Amino acid sequence: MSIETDIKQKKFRSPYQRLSINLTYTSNWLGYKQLELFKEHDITSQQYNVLRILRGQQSNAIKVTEIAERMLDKNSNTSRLIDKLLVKGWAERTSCPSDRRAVDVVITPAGLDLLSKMDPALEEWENGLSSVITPEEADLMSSLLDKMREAENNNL
Amino acid sequence: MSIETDIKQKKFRSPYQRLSINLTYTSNWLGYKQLELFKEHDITSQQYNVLRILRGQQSNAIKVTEIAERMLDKNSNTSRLIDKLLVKGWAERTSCPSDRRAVDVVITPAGLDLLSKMDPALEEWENGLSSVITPEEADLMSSLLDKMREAENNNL
DNA sequence: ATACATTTAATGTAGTAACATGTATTTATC
DNA sequence: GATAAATACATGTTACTACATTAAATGTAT
Repeated sequence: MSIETDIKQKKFRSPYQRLSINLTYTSNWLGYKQLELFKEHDITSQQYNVLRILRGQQSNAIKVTEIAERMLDKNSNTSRLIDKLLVKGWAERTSCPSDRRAVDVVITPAGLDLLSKMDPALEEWENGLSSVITPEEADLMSSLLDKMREAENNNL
Repeated sequence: MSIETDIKQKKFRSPYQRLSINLTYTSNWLGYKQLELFKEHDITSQQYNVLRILRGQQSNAIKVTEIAERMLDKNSNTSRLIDKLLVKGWAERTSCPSDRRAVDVVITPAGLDLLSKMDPALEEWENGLSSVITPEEADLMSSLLDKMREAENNNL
């Protein structure tokens, strides 16, 4: 269904406004889809995001600031997200020896286990996109999204 | 900058996972960009979304449920969003004569005025995308986003 | 060495969102 | 026409986010 039908707006002032609105709408739509899976595992989308980043680090520790940057998030929120992961036993936090202001965060085996339990459902959903989008189109979209973030007048 | 560089993740399990993550990331990125403009006008992104829908209705009233559907939002939150618009004088709420459970919402002249003040900046930002994306590419992206929302296994 | 600025993370506060529930009204079934 | 189910909206609760501030550690200039 086209974005025009979904939000019942017939006209847009430009292809760029339509894209901008469609991007936000589709991202929200995806968020709601994922929410259902996340709820089953008693984790939020943001908490999952942190865990995924931690897994990408393998056993290497990562600092709160670094996590926040990759998430486009504020340090303060990331701190509290990690609190939740700690309580649930999915992550560990140790003071960084070389810089005692910093905090080293690593994923625990329990955290890795959780992610591996969630992987199949997410992978299946992602691959379900192949019924409507070719791998080439997916790559094309990714590169166009990358381009969007490079527009000249980045500032509103 | 590619999504790989931005989130410092080198490998994805498929073009579809990369697209999925890139979509969320870019939408968040866009949200932060827009946040700055919204703050200047003492309005939130969600409140703006409602106002934009109301303007699209011209002088025709619209029900809370209908607004919530177009926003992919919950009724309860939309109720409170409209509360905020009321307080600021940007919208009006009247009991619907034909169905007294329902509430008719319309935008006020002040609301229209606010939107018209915000339009130029948003339009300028949107058109700034033309430095990196052609109108044809923007339309292509929109239609691919539409397709994404139609994938077979919609449910996780 | 000392003063001052910067960096890193955490916390207090207010606003916002998700979810469940409550209330009033309408629609459907008997 | 009475009762049950569905609909439209509002509200209470809990958790999350943005922002400002704080606290501690580090960097830098004199």
